[in-house]
Amino acid sequence: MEERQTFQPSDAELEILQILWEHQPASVRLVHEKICEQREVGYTTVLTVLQRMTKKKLVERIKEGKSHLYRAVPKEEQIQQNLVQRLLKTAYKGSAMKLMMHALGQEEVSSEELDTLQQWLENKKQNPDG
Amino acid sequence: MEERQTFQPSDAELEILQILWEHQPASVRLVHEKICEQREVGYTTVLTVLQRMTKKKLVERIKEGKSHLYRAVPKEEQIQQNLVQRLLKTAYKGSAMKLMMHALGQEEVSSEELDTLQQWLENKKQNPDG
DNA sequence: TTGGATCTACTACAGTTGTCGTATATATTG
DNA sequence: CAATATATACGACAACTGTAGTAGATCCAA
Repeated sequence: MEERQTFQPSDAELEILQILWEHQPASVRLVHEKICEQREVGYTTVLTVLQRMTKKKLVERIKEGKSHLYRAVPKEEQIQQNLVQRLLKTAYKGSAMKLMMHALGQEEVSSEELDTLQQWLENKKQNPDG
Repeated sequence: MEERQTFQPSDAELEILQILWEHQPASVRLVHEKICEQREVGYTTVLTVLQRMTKKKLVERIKEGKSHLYRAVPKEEQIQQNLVQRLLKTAYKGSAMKLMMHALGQEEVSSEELDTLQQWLENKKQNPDG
């Protein structure tokens, strides 16, 4: 429906990207194995998704002997930010506060993490560009 | 692909839910008008989406004379939490901290809001439940 | 009463997604 | 070399999505 350079991977695509970010150039086989640690899925299914992702330039493919290795094109942070931004606009009417409270609220957050966040906030207040 | 009682509205559906949450029982016409304040879309398009949502029980329909009024079934908070949780798991490997920093980082957040958050954090540290 | 304005019900259609199966090419190994 | 294992390329499919057209029912105003 819309063309966006703003990467918006589907669920299956994001699942694969996650694996790639962690095991950079990876074969279909490896990606498949990693996914299968979580859920059952066919080898060709993974292959197909990777082929589509290649077409969309979500991944790049490197020839390696008889097979190929894949590498994620977008950076993890980039995708994360896209997704958060999107969620913020579409579901939270821009209220980052509320989003954060939900994120914090439903997860167990250690007091260490809370400290980290507080420090970060402190820093942000003094140095707003960040 | 999957059946989920965990409401996962599509973009168009979420757009409509947002309007309903703000103008509870609303006619197709009203929803259509509201959407058109943002972007062009046909009346029947909105109608169709609403009909599908009715089938999925995302909205309920009340007869009102010759036409109908619609009401969102899930609560706004419920959907928001579903979406955040999903994002957290699929894109952030569960790291609420990182998600929050992204949410805060890319939006302009007033120092007032930062204060609010700090207070909230303070409170959370002393009273971790809730 | 007749013609537009409103509504709803249906149908359609193309693009995306998640899933695979099949065919084919290439390797490896008895 | 034949059988088996590996990979890739394609084609298929059904469900979901976004979008909209058309037909038929109703109601109001001239």
